[in-house]
Amino acid sequence: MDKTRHITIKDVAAQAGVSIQTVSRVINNRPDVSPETRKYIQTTIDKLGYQPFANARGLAAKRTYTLGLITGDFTDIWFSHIATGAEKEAQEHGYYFFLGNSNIAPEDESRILRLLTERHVEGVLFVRANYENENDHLTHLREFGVPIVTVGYLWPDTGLAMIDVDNIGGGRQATEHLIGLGHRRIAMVTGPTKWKSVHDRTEGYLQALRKAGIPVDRALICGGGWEHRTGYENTKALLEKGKSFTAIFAHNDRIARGAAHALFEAGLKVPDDVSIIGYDDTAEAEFSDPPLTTIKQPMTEVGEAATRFLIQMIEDPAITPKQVLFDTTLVIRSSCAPVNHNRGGE
Amino acid sequence: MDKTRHITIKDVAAQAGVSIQTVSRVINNRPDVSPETRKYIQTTIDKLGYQPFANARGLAAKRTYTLGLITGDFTDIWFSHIATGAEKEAQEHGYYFFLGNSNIAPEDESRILRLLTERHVEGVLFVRANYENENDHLTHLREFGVPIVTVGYLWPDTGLAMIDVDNIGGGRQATEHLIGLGHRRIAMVTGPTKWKSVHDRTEGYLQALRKAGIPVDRALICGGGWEHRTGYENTKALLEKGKSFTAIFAHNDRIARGAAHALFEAGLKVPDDVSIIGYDDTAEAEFSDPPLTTIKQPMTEVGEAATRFLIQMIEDPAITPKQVLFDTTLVIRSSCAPVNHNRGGE
DNA sequence: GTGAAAGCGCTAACAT
DNA sequence: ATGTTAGCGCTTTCAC
Repeated sequence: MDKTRHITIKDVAAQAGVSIQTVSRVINNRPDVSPETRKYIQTTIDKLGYQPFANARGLAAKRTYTLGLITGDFTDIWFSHIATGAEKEAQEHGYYFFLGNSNIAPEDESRILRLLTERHVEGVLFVRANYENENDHLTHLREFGVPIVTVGYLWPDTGLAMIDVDNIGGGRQATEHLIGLGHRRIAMVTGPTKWKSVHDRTEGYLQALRKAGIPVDRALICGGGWEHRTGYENTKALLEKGKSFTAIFAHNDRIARGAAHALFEAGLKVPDDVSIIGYDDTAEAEFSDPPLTTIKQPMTEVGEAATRFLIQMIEDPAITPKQVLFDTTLVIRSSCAPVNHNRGGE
Repeated sequence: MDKTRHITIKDVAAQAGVSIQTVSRVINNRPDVSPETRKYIQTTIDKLGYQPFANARGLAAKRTYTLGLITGDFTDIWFSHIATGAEKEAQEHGYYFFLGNSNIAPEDESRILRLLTERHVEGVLFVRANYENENDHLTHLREFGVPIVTVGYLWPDTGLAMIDVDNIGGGRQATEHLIGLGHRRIAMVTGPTKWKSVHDRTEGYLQALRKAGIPVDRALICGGGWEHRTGYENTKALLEKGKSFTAIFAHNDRIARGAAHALFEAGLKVPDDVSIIGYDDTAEAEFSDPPLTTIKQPMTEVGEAATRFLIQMIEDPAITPKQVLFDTTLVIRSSCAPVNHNRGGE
């Protein structure tokens, strides 16, 4: 508990034969120190290996240089990439992230509030998909006047800053790729309906269809989960109902694999009989059988940008919350092929 | 920057008409306060919504109640499960984790040191697989006298506390399952050789073979990565060299899937011709084709236990660092079947 | 350009 | 059982 005694500003001052204040000026890069004094103090600092103690600085300056990274599920690969970018960016600006798990449950909101009240985090990065019933969660946080940047979560009227990937664009990109290959009967297996990303990818799909003059067949839209099972079961159901389709847009790579599985069981070949495009470009996509064409999202960059903006909001309270959308990239592998008109239907 | 003014202990004291010290006694649950005073102060605290500011408490008490969660790769699913357990446990004991990414590069050690020097974290949870050359990293940290608990990383003579999963046991369990099914020619596709988990799973494999009196054929041991590609390429090579084997023990589920892919290309069936057992029980395993038999590791529990022990070390410096190994579980699905003696060989 | 004094919010060590 | 006095390590006045 009571570890190695740390070197304090006092030690440095005593050693350098100056006042504590002068040392403080040096570590804060204030202009009013003579070059010689500054240099000498700096040398002393280096020699002693002194590092100012953030807590004490914060107490005096009423700053903590501390951020909260809140999410509902650490194990979500999407989150972990964002966290990677966020942590990197924070470090570069002298901030650290406290980790908080909201468990997607309002009951756990207390944990986040404790971060704000006990630790005085100066900003919160809220990384989570949009559940309708979670609105209170955030508006409650906002009452504290602490800057919040959300990723993947936007509730229209909150005026929160949001950095995310352009899911509408991604959905459109996936669908247009299929359309470009000649497909017109394109099924879509979606994620859970309450997610913003799901809503948006669906919107992109509809936009692409409309733009190409292809009528929307609601019977080809199914889904409701993020797991293999979602792709597997929904595709199987589509097949059993005798729906005709030549391509599937899956809302993530796992769903795509599940769909491929169902197709395989039904004796259908990917991409010969049915093309499949996934979403996320997870590690599995490349070595799927066949390698999966998918949509890649720049999540690390999103994490960096979100953190950068959060810090900007902290350092300039007058800044207007903004919404930024990053573009997705189409990663072409071999699960999509030109439409095969020999395959029958309905 | 200068947010809502927080309520301080002074406000509570003034409001309750007592001294600051008495309020302090109440929030620290000290015995020497009369029941009535305590109750009245508590009411005042609740009314005002007062929460002590951790930084100030820490400055006075020379504590920070802050931990460092250090890893080399946030996106590793293994890490994220540990982090989930760790965060939960820390919260329950009034600690918070600062996030730090070591990037598995000694150059980034500075980030961790900054956590220690600037923020005075009281303990470090070091979650990472064992790379030989990373020893300095940790021994350097130990010089600071800060308790360290490692997960998945043990260097024999450092005397560090380590909580992990029993990889030797897991390797043995996987291999014994195969042996129990009558397999004697069991190939193994390993992860990167420098990882402790790889070394241990291999050891478990060898132990099981020896115990069953099966001679070890070094030519059946290959690998060196964690990706699908590792399973795919090594299995393909095994096949091309004409090695005979009726089962494969893959060091993780991705490798297992890669191996299955190679087998499929060669016209071999899983499990009819070759049985495959994976490791990790990732989400992919259940919906693999066929569903993958695998070894499950209780990672969340490991994260909890590691954090619990870290806090114990902080609160009782006299405690002896210990090593704890958690047991794995065999998850039987359908990628393993009794050996098929009809399949030829070498 | 530099230093002395005061204080951030809290706890420790004494008082009483 | 309660209050007073220091002081944690630093920054912010305001002197000089």
